[in-house]
Amino acid sequence: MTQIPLARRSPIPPDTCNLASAIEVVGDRWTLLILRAALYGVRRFDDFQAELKCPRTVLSGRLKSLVDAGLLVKRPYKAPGKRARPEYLLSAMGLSLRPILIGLTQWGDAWLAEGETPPISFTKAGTKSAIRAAFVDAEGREVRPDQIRTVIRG
Amino acid sequence: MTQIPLARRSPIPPDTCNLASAIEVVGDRWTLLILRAALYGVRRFDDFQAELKCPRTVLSGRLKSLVDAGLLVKRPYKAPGKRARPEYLLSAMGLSLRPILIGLTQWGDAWLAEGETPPISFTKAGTKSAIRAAFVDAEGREVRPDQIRTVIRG
DNA sequence: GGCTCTGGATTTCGAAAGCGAACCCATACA
DNA sequence: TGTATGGGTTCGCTTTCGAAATCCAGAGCC
Repeated sequence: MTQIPLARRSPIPPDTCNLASAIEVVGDRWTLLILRAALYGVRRFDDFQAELKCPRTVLSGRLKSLVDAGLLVKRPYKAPGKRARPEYLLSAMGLSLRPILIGLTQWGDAWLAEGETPPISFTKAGTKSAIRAAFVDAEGREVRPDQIRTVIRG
Repeated sequence: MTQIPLARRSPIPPDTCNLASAIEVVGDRWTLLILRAALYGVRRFDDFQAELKCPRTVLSGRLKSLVDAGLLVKRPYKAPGKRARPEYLLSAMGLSLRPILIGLTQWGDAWLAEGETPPISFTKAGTKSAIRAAFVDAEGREVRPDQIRTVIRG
């Protein structure tokens, strides 16, 4: 196992690190589950609630936070014969989390599913070949994990 | 904004989805911050505590959970002239979360930093060109986000 | 108009988790 | 013998969570 060299502290204190800021926004069980559902097309309060089985208070609060943070956009929709109600759509900011959640899905497939066939997989449009989360250089060619270098104060 | 088609439910219920399982393991603020520090080389209880400024009870509990889940390995280390103490090293399972946390870092750089230069960036060894989290096909070529297709049931 | 239904929340309150500070324990070293 | 140090646990208090009940506004029905 290639280990990371010992450090007493991280190179950037958490409070000035964008990873830590990102964790403040999305580093919460319910928030992540809401985003998961949203990425599959769920938009409405009661649908989220049926999907997540979380307390409505919690759902209400998390949706508000996600709207405030800019990941969701609240707008009215109107089904015919019904009054207008709000729905929660992913913004570009929210949609851009998709690769990360797909990456986490594949991490779960690899480490938590004990050899079972993953219930969801991902392919490139028009082909059947599976895709996976990885790193690429500026030209879109894969960079292996051991080739990654961290640069501080870029 | 290309939107996801409306759905009343996600295609896989959360309790059989490996993404949801992964969220149970790592979908927590302190857990993610611990993993962030660990990926930068932090290994020891008091170093984590100084880094995170979280209650020692919480840190103790999270480290235990991460060891139980298999992301960290607890083993003794011995500094010369000191008695043996435990340290917490990332396992292969924990190390393989690195792309996801780097992806989240870059998401934070893009959406939370308001045009500032990211404090940390990542390059390919031996070059100066920046790398980024993305999807690749079986041959290691990048697949653009709009080319990703979801396939249900393996 | 009055009644009911329904989706989208807020209120209430006991239980759980979070928090900070103090304390404990083993061992190296003076 | 005493002190310093790393790695925790114990002890109260406060915040958040969770489940159920309640509220609210408009559409449809009569």
